[in-house]
Amino acid sequence: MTPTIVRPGKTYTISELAREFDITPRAIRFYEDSGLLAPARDGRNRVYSPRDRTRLKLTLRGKRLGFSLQEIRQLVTMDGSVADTVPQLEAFLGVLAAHKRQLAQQLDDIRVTLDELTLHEGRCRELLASADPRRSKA
Amino acid sequence: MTPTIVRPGKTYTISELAREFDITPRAIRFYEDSGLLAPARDGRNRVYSPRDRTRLKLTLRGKRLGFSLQEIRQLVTMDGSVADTVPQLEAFLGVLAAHKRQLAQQLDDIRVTLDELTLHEGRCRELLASADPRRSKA
DNA sequence: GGCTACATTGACGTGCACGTCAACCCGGCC
DNA sequence: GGCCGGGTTGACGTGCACGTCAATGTAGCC
Repeated sequence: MTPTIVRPGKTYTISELAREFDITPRAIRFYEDSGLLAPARDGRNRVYSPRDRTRLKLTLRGKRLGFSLQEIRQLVTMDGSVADTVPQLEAFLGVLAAHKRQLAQQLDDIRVTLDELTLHEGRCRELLASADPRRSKA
Repeated sequence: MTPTIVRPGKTYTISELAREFDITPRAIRFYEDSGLLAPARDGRNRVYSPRDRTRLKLTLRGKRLGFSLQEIRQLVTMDGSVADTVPQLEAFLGVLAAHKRQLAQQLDDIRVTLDELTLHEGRCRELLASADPRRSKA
């Protein structure tokens, strides 16, 4: 059982990555059109490196957090070293701060929502228990 | 300075709520069409109670977490007491569990992303310092 | 050579969450 | 009466993130 070894020299096809991350090749190509990926080519075929794979992973994580593809591009492609003028760096710092604020807000939202969901769950279980007493300890 | 007192008897117009939550009346009406709100009417005009206001607040929090309006409706309207048959309750429990899993995942994503953003920030500040040495302690 | 499996590039369609605009009504005020 | 600032209901448009489908290419295998 080879647990997803990621040798640095490995390459991936588009459908391999699609399967691994449970998305469609179409989505991956769309991310490329959006400037998030830039895989090498073997003739016309796309060839993805481990670095490309990591970018895709970062992209999907950004998506789970509700970022737009454009925002994700800001964060993934501008690794700070791309911006070299002072105003650019300051602008990027602003973007980072804004995202941090948003994530902090989300963190709070999640805590509160998790608490509420747990409450709902409790009341739901009570109802179930009164409707079907024998599963009261399940 | 009256800090947004929320007397239980108060009512709100659509544009009051729109201003308070920084959204458009159009959005609020759309939420109503989606089954998330059901304000009273004064003639044709919508009249929002504090309960309606709370629902709207919950809706917006759900949105910040990336839930679709449909999912939010599931969570906000089905407060568990609406479902009364055993299969309905069990289904609802399943929905709750799924959402909890998703939120846990997001929680993790946020922690990691926040760390990375902080790293970016640090490198960005370094670059700024080397480009413009006098603001090294700003 | 022909089949299969996978890849490619368009081009158009789709679902969601609204934005925009027109046409209308209604209460208050001068 | 006329106007203004709100509110209302359609109806259509829009941006994003892909889905879907057609036409085509290409490598491997029998």
